[in-house]
Amino acid sequence: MRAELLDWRFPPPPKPMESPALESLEVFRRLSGPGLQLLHAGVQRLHLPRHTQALYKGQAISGAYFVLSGRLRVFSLSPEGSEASLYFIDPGETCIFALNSLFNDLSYPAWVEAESDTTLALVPGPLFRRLFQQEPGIQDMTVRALSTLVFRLMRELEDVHAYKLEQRLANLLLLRANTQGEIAMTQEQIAHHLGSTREVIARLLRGMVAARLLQTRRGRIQLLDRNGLSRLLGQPAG
Amino acid sequence: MRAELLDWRFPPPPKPMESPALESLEVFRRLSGPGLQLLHAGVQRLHLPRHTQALYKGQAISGAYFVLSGRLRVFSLSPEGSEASLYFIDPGETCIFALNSLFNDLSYPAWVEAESDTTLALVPGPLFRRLFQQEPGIQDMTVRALSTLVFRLMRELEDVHAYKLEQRLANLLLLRANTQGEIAMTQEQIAHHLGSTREVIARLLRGMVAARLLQTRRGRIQLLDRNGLSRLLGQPAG
DNA sequence: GCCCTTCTGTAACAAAAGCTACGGAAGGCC
DNA sequence: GGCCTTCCGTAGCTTTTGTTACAGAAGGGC
Repeated sequence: MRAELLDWRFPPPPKPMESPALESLEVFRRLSGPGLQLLHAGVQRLHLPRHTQALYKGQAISGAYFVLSGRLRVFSLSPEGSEASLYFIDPGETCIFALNSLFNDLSYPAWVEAESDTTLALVPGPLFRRLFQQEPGIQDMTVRALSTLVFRLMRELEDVHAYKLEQRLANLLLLRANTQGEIAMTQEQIAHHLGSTREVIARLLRGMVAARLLQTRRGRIQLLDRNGLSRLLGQPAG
Repeated sequence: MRAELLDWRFPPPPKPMESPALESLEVFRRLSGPGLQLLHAGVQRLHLPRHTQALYKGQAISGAYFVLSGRLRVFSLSPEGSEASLYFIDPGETCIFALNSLFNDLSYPAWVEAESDTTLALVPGPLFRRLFQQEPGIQDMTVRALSTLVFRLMRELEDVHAYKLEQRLANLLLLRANTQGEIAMTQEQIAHHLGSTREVIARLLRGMVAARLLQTRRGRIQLLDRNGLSRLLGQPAG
C-alpha cells in the first residue's frame, strides 16, 4: 500500500511547454526593464497534468514557483499514508509555497500535487533572490504572499481545534459549492481535505441529508439550505 | 465563565519601561546609520508582566513587535473558551507575529499573551514599512521570520492530523523537559498547549507512568525514559 | 492551625471519529 | 452483454477523546 503510493507519487520530471504569458501575473508586469530581462532569461516553464506530483516532502527547492493556470494542492502525508490538505495555490493568486524553503535553505515540508492541469513558472533560486533585492514589486509580493499563507495556516489550525468534523465539512461544502449549489468532489477527496476517511464523511453527509440541508442524487452533492449549513458553523461545538 | 475570561483578558495597557537594548537583536545591529536613527526616534518599549495580554483577536495592528526578553504565546480561543497554542515567540528569535497583519492591513487573527515577563520593542507600522524599503537587513529578517513561521505552522498542522494526543504529548514533554528531565508545567497548561483538557492529560500521563516512561512526584513530572517516549512518536498511529 | 486557592487523581459515562466489511450503482471498455 | 474500476451506502464495532463529578494534596496567608 505504502509502496504503491510512492510509485505513483514519483513520476518522471514534467516537460517544459508553451502556455500563458508571464505577464498575466501582476507581479511581473511591475518589473523594471532590467528586471524583466533577467526574468525572461532565467525563467522556466513547467506543465503538470492533473494529479501529478510537483514537490515531495524533503525535496530541495530549486526556485520560486508561480502558478500561471490550474491549481496546486499542498498536503501532508502521515507515516501511515493518510493525507490532509494544508492549503491550495490558485492561479491568479501567486506562487509562494516554496519561497520559505528558498530563503531559509530548508527542504520543503510537505507534498504538492496538481489538482487540475497546471502551468508553472519556475524562477531559479539565485535569480529570485536577485530580483528580490532589486525589485520593490517582488519584495512586496513576497511578503504579502507569505503573510497570506500565515493567515491561512493559522486559520486552519484554529479550525481544527475549535470545530468538529461536521462543522468543518459544512464549511468546506459552502466554500466549494458552485452557484447552483453543487459540489464536484468525491467523498474520498473531501475526506482527504479534512484529514478524515470516506466512511466518516458519508455518515456525516447522511446526517445532513436527513436534516434537509442537502441532497445526494447519484453521488452528486447538491446543497439545499445554505443558511442551515451556516448555522451549523456558528453553534458552540458542544 | 465567558465574561470572567474576558475580564482578565483585557488588562489596562502596559507601561513603557527601560530594559534590554535594541542592539541586542542582530537585525538592528545591521542597520545603516540613518536607519538606526529613524529606529531610535520611533521605537517604543513595552513591558508585559507574566500572563498579561499582548494582543487580542481582531485587534488592529499598530506596528511590528520585537521580543527583547521573555516569551510570548500565540493561541486561539474557541467560542466556548477552549484554548490551543499556535506557536511561541522567543527572545533571541525575532518578532514576526504581527508582521502579516502589518503588511496586509488585516486585524490580528489570534490572541497573544506573555508567558513570562516580557519586554517588547514596538516599531510603529509606517516606520517599519519605511525601514523595510530602505534596509536590506530588515527585508531579509522579515522574509526569514515569516518563512520560519510558515514552517512551524505547517509542522503543527501536520502533527495535529497525523498524531494522536498521546504522541503529541510525548513530543511536548521531550521538547520542554530541562536537562534533568523535569517539566515545569501544570497539567492545565499542557492541556491548553495541545488543545485538550486537564483530565485527558492526567489520564495519558497515568498511562505513561504505568509504562515507566516517567514519574509524577508531587505533581512534578520527571522523565525516566526519553527513548521510550521517542519510540512512541515513531510508531504508526494505529 | 484554618481557610482558601491551585493543582492533581480517578472513575464512570458520553460523544466523536475511525476501522472493517460488506453490497450495490454507474460507467468505461472489450 | 460481461468485466472491471471507481465511487457510494450502510451497519456494527473499537478506539480515542471529551465531560462530569468528586475527593484529596500542597502551599500561602492570616
